[in-house]
Amino acid sequence: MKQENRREEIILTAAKLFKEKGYSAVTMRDLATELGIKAASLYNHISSKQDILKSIIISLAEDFTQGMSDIKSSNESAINKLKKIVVLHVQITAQNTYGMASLNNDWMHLENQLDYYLQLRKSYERDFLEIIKTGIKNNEIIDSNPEIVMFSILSTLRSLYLWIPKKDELNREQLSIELSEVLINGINK
Amino acid sequence: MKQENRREEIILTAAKLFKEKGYSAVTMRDLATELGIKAASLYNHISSKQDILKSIIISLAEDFTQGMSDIKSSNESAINKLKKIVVLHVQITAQNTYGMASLNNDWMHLENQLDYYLQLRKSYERDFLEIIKTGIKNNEIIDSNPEIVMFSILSTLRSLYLWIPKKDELNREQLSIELSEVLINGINK
DNA sequence: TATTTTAACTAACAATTGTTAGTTTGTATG
DNA sequence: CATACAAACTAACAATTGTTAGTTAAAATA
Repeated sequence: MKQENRREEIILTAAKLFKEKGYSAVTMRDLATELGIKAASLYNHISSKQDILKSIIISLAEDFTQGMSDIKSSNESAINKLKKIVVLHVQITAQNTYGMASLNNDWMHLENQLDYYLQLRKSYERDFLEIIKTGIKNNEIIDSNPEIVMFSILSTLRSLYLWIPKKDELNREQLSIELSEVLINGINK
Repeated sequence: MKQENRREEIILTAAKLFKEKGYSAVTMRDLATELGIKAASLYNHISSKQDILKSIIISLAEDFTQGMSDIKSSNESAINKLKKIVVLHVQITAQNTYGMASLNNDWMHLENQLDYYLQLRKSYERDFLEIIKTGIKNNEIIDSNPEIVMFSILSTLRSLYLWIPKKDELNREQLSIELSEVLINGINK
């Protein structure tokens, strides 16, 4: 049977290089060299450079969609839903920091899957915003501009891929808790 | 005399394209087409593609350095210094959202100026962290992990370039105020 | 008016790009 | 042992890349 491990290894290595230099700046020869083989050999395992990018991004985007779906249907307060969103991001990002870099920075180089990706993202943000608006209506969340609140939280969560690798002394649970604290309760004494 | 406007126009257009696709994915022919000329004609005004990137990023980085220097030497509370940092980011970003995209995403493609850029960024973050630590010592800021606080605020501010163009109904002052509110006081009621 | 300068052009370059074709080698499987 | 297959290889391709050289037309300057 075909060794699916090798494909995974290629995609993981690609994600690592994409994080460092971005999708467009990484050549198939760069990738092959990093793996100790020749560029042409990559094509025994993947069908194109595009295919690698798609494999990295789409599965991550679907993980977020699934996570948001679970959170939406959980009968929790708005604040607790936000805390669950923080956990979701920390968890997925800690598991694949390289891939998250591509998701954040290289999504525009998706070709066939671009529309699908944008649809997932839009839907995710709509759900996120709905949670915040509900929280404001319920008097759980301070009366504020919901878009600014979402933008602020989401920007932080989307940057986690840059930060988690530098701070592995912090475990995921602890990070989620401290992050929720700062994002939700603020820093003013 | 040489028309410096044309150079500015080229750099501005380049920044716009870099924001959309990233530095590496934009060709000199793309840039020329956008300006309605041929690629070779660009070289009457700029010396290389690198030179364009450098011009975009370094001046912005120096603006931040200057801004931070002013804030550092202002005799304000830590919280007020943070508010001034928010204003600084909103102001610079609103003035040049395209350039801020390059600053955030394409800095690694600086070659000769990479070390200089990294030095400016490191110094900026050191000053930022110092303000937070002082605020915690002064009992102005909740006792928390200073790096998480900085990471959270800075991630949001660094993403402003994505968000400001979509929300021009919000003026800069108003945005700074609402953002400070959310970032500093939190959202929990 | 004569001259210089600006800013465009055409043509071309050497290098690099993603990818394909065809081949070889080692390792399981029958 | 014979066969099949996975996974590497070499060689090459057509297209695209940033950039240079040399030219031209219009505008500014003397």
